[in-house]
Amino acid sequence: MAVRLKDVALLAGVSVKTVSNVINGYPHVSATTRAKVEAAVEQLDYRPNLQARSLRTGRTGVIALGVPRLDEVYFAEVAAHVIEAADRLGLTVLVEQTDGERQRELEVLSGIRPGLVDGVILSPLGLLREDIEQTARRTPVVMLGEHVTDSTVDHLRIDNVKAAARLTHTLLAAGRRRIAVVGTPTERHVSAARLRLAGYERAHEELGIPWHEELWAPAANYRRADGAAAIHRLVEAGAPFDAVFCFNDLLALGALAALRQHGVRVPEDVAVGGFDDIDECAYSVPTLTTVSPDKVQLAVRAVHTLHARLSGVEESPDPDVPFVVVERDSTAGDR
Amino acid sequence: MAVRLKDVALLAGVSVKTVSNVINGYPHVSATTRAKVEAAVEQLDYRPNLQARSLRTGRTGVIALGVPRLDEVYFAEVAAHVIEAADRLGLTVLVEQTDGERQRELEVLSGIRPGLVDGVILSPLGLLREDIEQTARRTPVVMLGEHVTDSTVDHLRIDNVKAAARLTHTLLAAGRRRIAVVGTPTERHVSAARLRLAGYERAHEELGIPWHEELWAPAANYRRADGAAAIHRLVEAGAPFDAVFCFNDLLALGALAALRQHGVRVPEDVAVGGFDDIDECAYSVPTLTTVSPDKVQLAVRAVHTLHARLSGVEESPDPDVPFVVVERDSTAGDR
DNA sequence: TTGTAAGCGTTATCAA
DNA sequence: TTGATAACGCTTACAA
Repeated sequence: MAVRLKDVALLAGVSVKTVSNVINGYPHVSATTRAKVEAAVEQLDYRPNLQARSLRTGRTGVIALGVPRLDEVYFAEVAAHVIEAADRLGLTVLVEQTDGERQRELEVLSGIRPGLVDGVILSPLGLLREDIEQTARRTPVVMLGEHVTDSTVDHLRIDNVKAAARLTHTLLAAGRRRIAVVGTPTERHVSAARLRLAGYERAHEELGIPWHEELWAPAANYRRADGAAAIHRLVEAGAPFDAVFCFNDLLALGALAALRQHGVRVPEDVAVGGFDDIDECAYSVPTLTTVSPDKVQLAVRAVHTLHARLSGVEESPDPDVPFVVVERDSTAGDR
Repeated sequence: MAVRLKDVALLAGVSVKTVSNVINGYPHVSATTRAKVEAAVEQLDYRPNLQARSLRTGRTGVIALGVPRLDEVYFAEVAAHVIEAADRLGLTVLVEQTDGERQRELEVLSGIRPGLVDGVILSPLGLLREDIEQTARRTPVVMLGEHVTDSTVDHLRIDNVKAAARLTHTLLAAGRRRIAVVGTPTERHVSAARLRLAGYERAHEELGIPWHEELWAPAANYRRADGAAAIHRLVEAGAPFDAVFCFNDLLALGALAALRQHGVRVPEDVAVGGFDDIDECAYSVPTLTTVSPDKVQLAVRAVHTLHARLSGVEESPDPDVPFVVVERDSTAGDR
């Protein structure tokens, strides 16, 4: 029922090979033959069967993107850019949600649909160091976000220590001296959380300012509700604080809501900073100061790096993606 | 290099067909043979080549999801649920972004990668009625969101007229009498916008309350910035209003920000309502009253409907997906 | 420049 | 219950 290469060849009065040549832009085809074939393709509305093609070539033109969840805005924004960049290179993107679980991340790495995917872009959360070394051999992989540095796998990320230190300095420069930390556990092997905490500590050390263990407010996850819960616990615990450093924007936005409920003014009483610069930061009350990674560059470079690998390029990319700290109302004014 | 069916057969000392039978759960296989084959599969870590399989069967287990953009939160939330539901049925989801453009929506319908996708779930914005009739023949399609009702294509949506009327009634019941409308153009053939406007008008008619042309504030698109811009224009035009009915939550959140800039209090001076119930509505200042469609049901039913079609079921689903109006602070208190 | 024919890894037909 | 063998639609040596 579907039109096949053979049908086109029959109509054009040439062999399948010739049709194939025309379709694949093989240069040594006479103009007249080409015209005949193209007419036949047009007339029959022929579309190559990609299954057959990739069975033959071993390439599919499909890449997988693995993120924790798409409804965490940051990942949706990154995914949007990845899909767009892939599209420009003629690649199609298959999206997998891992929930940040190690097992599911491993599945993405080893290819949910083996052979269906030429390569993988993964934003890992639960993966262990040894996992990465072991699995990433089969299909080319580009990791997004933080990562053990001695690995040979391509990865892209902002310098989290530096970014966290920069954000912390912003708070310290405004006279804040008791900066609470709302973040996810820092024990994981592959962990932006750990590095953000390190940056927080480094900034304090650089100015010789002490930080306080009791201002660590762990969050179970990276969502608004977790940020709000962390603040509630902190307020109830009674330790005073004049700023909150959050490991991402959703936590920070949840923190803003919780602080408001407790009658705490932001930024007058407490300043708040986050990470990711999701769209909402410019519209929250107050607007949110945050570390803004260049998401477009992150996505575009990830796709291009993968594409290069697929084309046999052996060169590893510079992992650094630029960022800036965008200062908004949540950190305005000195203490 | 890759392990093939043949290799397994060789090791197990049986034919390829037998291995294939075991893998596909064909019942008439002796226990001993099955065991032998399974051992060989295990030993070689055999994974079927899906390219070859789908070349043979004509099915890929991949479905496409077409949405305007993933960084519009509502679509990211729906996509998250679609991917999850598909996953449970063993389907993988390929995400396409259309930007709401007719041409790109057509491409999704006709299959970006023909043959790679068994079916399509599409949330159309720019599509015309005739497009739908013509293109949806090739691969099974489920449409998400509003849609011409006389079409034969499966579709799922909330009753937009009813939902809009319900939201408008909420505003009218609170004593609001000059309700501005922030929305996208209503001329499109496939248009939730038109129906939402119709619901707005119907609610007024039901109570014999007039509405005012000058309170129509068109937005170019469905984003925060568009909602803010619409409010700015409205305020500058000088026509008084005591409520804003927005075609989606992002517009409403943008409106909240703009109203705040103009020193207008919400809900005391102006009440605000939206559509979609994205996560942020529960955290904005004030929290946002909105039409909350059952997104999980929408996604799950879309996937199941498509799955049924792929299995040859001819039955069309009930297009209605339930919704509720969630009343929050942005409409609290009487005028 | 074009054609012939083999083969990618799987499933399906049929016979044993 | 199992096994040869022929497709599925395409690309690619190699030959013409």
